[in-house]
Amino acid sequence: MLKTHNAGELREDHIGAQVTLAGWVNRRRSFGELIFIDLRDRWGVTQVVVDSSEAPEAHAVADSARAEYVIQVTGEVVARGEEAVNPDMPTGAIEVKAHTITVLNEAKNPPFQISEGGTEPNEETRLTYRYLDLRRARLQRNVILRHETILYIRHFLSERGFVEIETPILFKTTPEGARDYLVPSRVHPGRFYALPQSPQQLKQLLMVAGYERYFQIARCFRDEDQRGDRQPEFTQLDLEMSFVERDDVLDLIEELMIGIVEEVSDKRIGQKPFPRLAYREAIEKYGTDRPDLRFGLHLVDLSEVAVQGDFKVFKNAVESGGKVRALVAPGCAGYSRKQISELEDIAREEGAKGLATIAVNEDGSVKSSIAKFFSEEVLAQIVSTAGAGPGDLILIVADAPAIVNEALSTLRTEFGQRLELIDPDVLHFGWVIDFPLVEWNEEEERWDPSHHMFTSPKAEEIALLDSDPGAVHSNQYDLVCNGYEVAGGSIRIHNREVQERIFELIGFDPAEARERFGHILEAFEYGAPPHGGIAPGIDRLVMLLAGEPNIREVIAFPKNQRATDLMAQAPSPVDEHQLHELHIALAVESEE
RNA sequence: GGGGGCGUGGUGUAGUGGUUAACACGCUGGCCUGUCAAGCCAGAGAUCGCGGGUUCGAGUCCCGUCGUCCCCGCCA
Repeated sequence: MLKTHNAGELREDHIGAQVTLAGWVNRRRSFGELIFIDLRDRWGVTQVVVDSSEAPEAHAVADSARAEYVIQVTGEVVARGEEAVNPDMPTGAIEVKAHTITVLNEAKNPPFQISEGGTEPNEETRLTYRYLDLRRARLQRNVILRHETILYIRHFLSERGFVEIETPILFKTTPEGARDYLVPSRVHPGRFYALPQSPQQLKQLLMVAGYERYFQIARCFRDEDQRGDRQPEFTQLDLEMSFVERDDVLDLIEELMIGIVEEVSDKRIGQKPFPRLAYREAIEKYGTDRPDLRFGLHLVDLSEVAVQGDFKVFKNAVESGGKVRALVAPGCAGYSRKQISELEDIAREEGAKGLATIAVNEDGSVKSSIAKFFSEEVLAQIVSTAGAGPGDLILIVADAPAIVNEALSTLRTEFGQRLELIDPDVLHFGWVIDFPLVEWNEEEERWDPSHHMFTSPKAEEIALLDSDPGAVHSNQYDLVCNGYEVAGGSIRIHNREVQERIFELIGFDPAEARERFGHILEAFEYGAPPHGGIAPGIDRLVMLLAGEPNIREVIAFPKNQRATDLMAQAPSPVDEHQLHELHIALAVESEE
């Protein structure tokens, strides 16, 4: 080893020891004949001091050293003078008096400062020089937090009898879901592998194979457009168990999540045990199936009372199957016209045609552009149904339920932030359960699974599959946290007949189902145990644990919004020769 | 596929159609033996993303284009 100690471990106990450290020049402070170097490695920073009168050669090297030079320092650990102690540094009680300094490698001046205190470069620069960004404290912390999270998961599950099993990256295209990443086969001209969107089928087959408890830190690939919480490749804790019921999975994951948060992060759990919300309840209270549970501001339904006036917008909405729903913003009655118009813009962006407001004055009277359509009595009833009090502002949206919920859910989040109701140190988990099995797809005029096609319907509702599929609930469960979906899972179908019935319901003809999923249908005939599982998204989870705004901050080498790697410049053109071997002719002109 | 924000020395920003594009950090050199975001002095460093247009005059206005970020669609 080129070092005897790391730069984070030296303390007063080491005083008098001869040590060799190696790392990067974090900062250099020169007084001419006396030079301080903050030597940084992965474990911390230690101050090195060089005195020209005591170590002239080392001093000359220190004089020429620059930020990010890789150096090796040998010297004695000494106590700092009383005034020189730095209480902000873990190693601040000591310093290393250097007698030898060696430059192991020089460094160009980096495009942005690695040590803390510099200006924050924009993301394009950070991604282009990702290896330098990864050297900075923020990403070092996040990458290590990610490691600790995954390590915790492996220990936790292994102790409980889970087996980690790898599944193929080169697999088969699936007809539903996201766009696949395809890999051409050289051996089979014209055929393609697909990268897995998740190991869903394989983990179910592992249950058929009798492993009973499987997990994998699995890379998944989906060729869809990016978001702050979506990358083309991402990592899931993929997990499956046999002979379980819903609550077995929920209890296990709840214990795991609490353990991770409490052992690995500096965040606090919002509520234990995690609250459970029926899907319907989540939509009613929050307007979304992934609510931020850190604050209240529940939505309220005003449909019944709102039609008792002459306001056509409300009446028409309800008559055509829509809803009139509201959000009460406490203490916001004084909002100006301009502020209200901003809120209206937010509602419009979510598809609402407008936003009605009722401000409740301190004396209990109301101020509202729609007051003229209602009698005083009805108006008072609206206020009381909404649960608004003096000083509050009621925001009302009337439209189709989906639009109303989306608009109010967005406004709810907006007010959570505006009114500072959100504690950034809290992770408020919750379960959403009792999802509908299928949703009607207007465009394609068919039923789509709301989770995926292997999710089992509630046993007591199977009879409804033929008569009223939309009324059937599934054994699906989602784990939400702070407005993000961090895990989704279900108790699966383990019976061929039921699986074929679902395929039929979502519009696969039997021949197609056999072509695509023959292996799994057949497997169900060879003693498939009842089973279920879940897949927490590691990137999102670590993002929340780290308090970061997007998952790129917890992925070592992420891709940008356009799915390119700015550092390596991937994707890139390939040789004609490579294409030829793969039996591929390009339909676009090559860029080069 | 669509909407929006941003693009100015290495980095981050300011810059109201009008002189030599300003500031901070960083960088280079000098001074300095107790700093730790060291300090002081001096200096270098920008074809204002690119192309076109309007104008006597464009970093600034207009059009296009490229890059990047956010959002909608999409993501079983």
